[in-house]
Amino acid sequence: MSIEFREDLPYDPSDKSSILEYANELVGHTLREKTDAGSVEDPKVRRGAFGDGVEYSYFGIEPNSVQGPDFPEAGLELKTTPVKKAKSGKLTAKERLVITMIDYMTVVDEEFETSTLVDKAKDILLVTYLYEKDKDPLDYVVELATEWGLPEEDMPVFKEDWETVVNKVRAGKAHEISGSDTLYLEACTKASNSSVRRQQPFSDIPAKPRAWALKASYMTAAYEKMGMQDIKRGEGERALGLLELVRRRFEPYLGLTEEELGSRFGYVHEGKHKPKNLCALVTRRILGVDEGAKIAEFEKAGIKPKTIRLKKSGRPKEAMSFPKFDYRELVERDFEDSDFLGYLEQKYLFVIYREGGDGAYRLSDVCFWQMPDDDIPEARRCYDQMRDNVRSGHAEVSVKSSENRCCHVRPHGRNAKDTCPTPYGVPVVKKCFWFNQGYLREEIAKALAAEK
DNA sequence: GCATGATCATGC
DNA sequence: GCATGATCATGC
Repeated sequence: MSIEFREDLPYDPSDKSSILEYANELVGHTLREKTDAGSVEDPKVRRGAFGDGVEYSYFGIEPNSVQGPDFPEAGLELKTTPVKKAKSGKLTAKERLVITMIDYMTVVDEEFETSTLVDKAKDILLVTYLYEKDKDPLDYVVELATEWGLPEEDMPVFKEDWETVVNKVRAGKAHEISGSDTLYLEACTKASNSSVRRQQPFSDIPAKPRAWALKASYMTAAYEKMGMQDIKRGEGERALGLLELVRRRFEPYLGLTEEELGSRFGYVHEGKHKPKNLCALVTRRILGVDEGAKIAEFEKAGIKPKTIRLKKSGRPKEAMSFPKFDYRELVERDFEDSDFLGYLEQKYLFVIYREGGDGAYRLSDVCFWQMPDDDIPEARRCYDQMRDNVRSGHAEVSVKSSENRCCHVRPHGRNAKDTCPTPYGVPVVKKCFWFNQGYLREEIAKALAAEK
C-alpha cells in the first residue's frame, strides 16, 4: 500500500521545497478559507479531525493507514498540533506531540540513534493551529507551518529519556512505564479504550499501548525557540544530562552560607537587613534566570526550582507554598481540572540548604523531585475538603496540616487585608495550598537517597 | 518544636 | 500593583 494524492494538486508532493512553500500559504488562514471542506468533524467526537482536514482537504492526501511518511518521496512527516495563547501572548502547546506508536516487541532491539522514534521525528512538517474553545475547527487559524526535527542539542536528554523507557521494556516492566519517568519525551498511553493491552517481550503481563510523544512543556519551549535565535551556551554543557548540568552550575557554591552567597551576588549590604527571600534569589542567580539565559532545559522539561532550608533535624524550616487560589474557581473546578493538580504534577528542582552547628544555612544539595502518583489522592482529599469548606460558606476555615498527610491550606496574601472574593460574597484572606513540612522531609530524604 | 496566621522583597 | 516564592512571628 502506498500514499495516494488527489489529482491536479497545486504543489509537487515529491519536492520538499514545493511542499513547504504550499504549506506556508496556510499560515494565518483557516481551512474554510483555503479549502472546499464542507465541515470537519467535531474534534470532541474524534480527536485529530483538524489534522485530517489539513491532510485531505488541503494537501490532497487520500485517507490511509500507511505506516510510512506522509510525503514518502520528500521524506516528510506531516504533524498537525494545537497551540493556545497564554495571557502573556506567548504561544504554548495545548497537548503533547505524538510521534509514533511504541512496538514493545521490536523496540528492545533498537538503538536510540537508529530508532523508529529518531527516524520519525527527524523531518517533520509541523503545522500548528490556534485552538479556540467552541470554535468550528474549520475556523481555526494556522499559526505556523515549518520544517522541524529533534534539535541536535536536545539529543542527550532525548537519548536518556528513550533509554529509560526502553530499559523498562527490556526488564519486562512495560506495564510499569509512566509518563513522568522522563523529561522531554513521554511514553504516553494511546488506545481507543482503557482496557486495551499489548504483549511485551520479557514478561507475561500485558501492558498499555503507548506512543512516543514530545511533552507539551517541551513543545512550548520549542515554539519559543522557533521564533527566537538560539540561546548561546557553552558547548561543554550541551552534552551533559540535565541533572549533571544543574549539579555543575551549583558545584562552585556548595558549602557556602546564605550570607556568603548573598554578598557574592550583591544582595547583602552592610547596614541593610537581608532580604527575606535571599536563598530564592541566590538560586535564581545560580541558575542564570536573571541573565536572560534561562536554563532552556528547565522550561522545556517544565521544571520548577524551589529553595528549601532544612533545619538541623532535617525537617524543612518552612512549608512550601503554591500560588494563591480563587475561592470561586475552587468551587467550580474539579480537582482533575485544577491548577493545583497541575502544580502537583510538575517536576521540581529542590535547591537545599542545611543548617549547620553554627546556625548558618549552607547550600548543600540539589535534586529533582516529583510527587509520587500514589500521593495524589491524598492531595485531592485536601482540595475537596477545602472546596467543601468554601461551599458551606466557610472559606476562612483551612485544611490543617494535621488533617492531611501531604498538604494543608494557609493564608497567602500581602497581609490580613489582602482578600479574595468568595462565591457567597464575603471576601476572605487570600490562601493557597502548601506542602506539609513532614511530608517534604520524607520526600527529600527519598530523593537524595535515590540520587546518591 | 510545631502549627498556623501574617507578612516581606522582588520582578514583571 | 500584584503574583510569586518564600520567611517571619506568635501562641500553644
